[in-house]
Amino acid sequence: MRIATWNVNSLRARLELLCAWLQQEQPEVVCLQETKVADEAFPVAPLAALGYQAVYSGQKTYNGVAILSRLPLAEVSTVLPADPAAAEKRFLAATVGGLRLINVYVPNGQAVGSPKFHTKLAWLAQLHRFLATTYSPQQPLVLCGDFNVAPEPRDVYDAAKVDGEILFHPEERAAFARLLAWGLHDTLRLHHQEGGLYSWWDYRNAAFRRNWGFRIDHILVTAPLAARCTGVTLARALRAQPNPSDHIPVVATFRD
DNA sequence: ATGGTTGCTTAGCAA
Repeated sequence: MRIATWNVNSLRARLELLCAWLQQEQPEVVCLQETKVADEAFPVAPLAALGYQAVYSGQKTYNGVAILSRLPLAEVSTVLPADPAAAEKRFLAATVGGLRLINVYVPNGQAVGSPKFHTKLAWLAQLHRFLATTYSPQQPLVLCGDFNVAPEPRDVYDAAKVDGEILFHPEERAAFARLLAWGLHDTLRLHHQEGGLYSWWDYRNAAFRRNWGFRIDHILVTAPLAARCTGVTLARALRAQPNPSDHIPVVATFRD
């Protein structure tokens, strides 16, 4: 089974590119973030035509998450209990293929020290509390999405330059590390140790051409799934396509 | 670089 995560930065703006990629790759499960579409306007039909069932929790203009699946989805939840940003659609969970799947769009935080930065830290802390009080690290669970945190120096293009800035602040990294410490493994790091493996490049400053990237989109799994993870890829070619998202898909493969 | 680009919405915010 292949599980992908992709911040599409507007599902409607990215629908053509998404459908072409789904047709080519046919991952079993795809978690989307920043769909920016209200539920009543979700493009159900073109995705169904490609063989994907969809569940979604969206809103107009901002945020929004969805799960696309070629396998049946069950036990869908759109609520992170005690969500510090409860009005924003950032959380979607479902059971698929015998595992619990949680798709998150963590608040960006905007600027270090801002009110939104503190909401980001509170949101990550609440996500940790929810996991620790709801699940066991011994059960098959995937936590994936746009975390808006680069975990380590090798996950940013210039650690000295961006240390302490948004996406790579010590408090953000500590909050992310607490998630891992509960019992999650970063699937990409099970298979790749080098730097330069990025998932996001700012639209500004010709960041992609200069490879000023960050690895902020992650697929985290509990031990039973870490043992089954046979590879992780970054669909970097999609950033060079016309009309790209600023993020690329991350895809993890699990043996049965 | 208090810049730069994209998307949504239509002047300004969010990322």
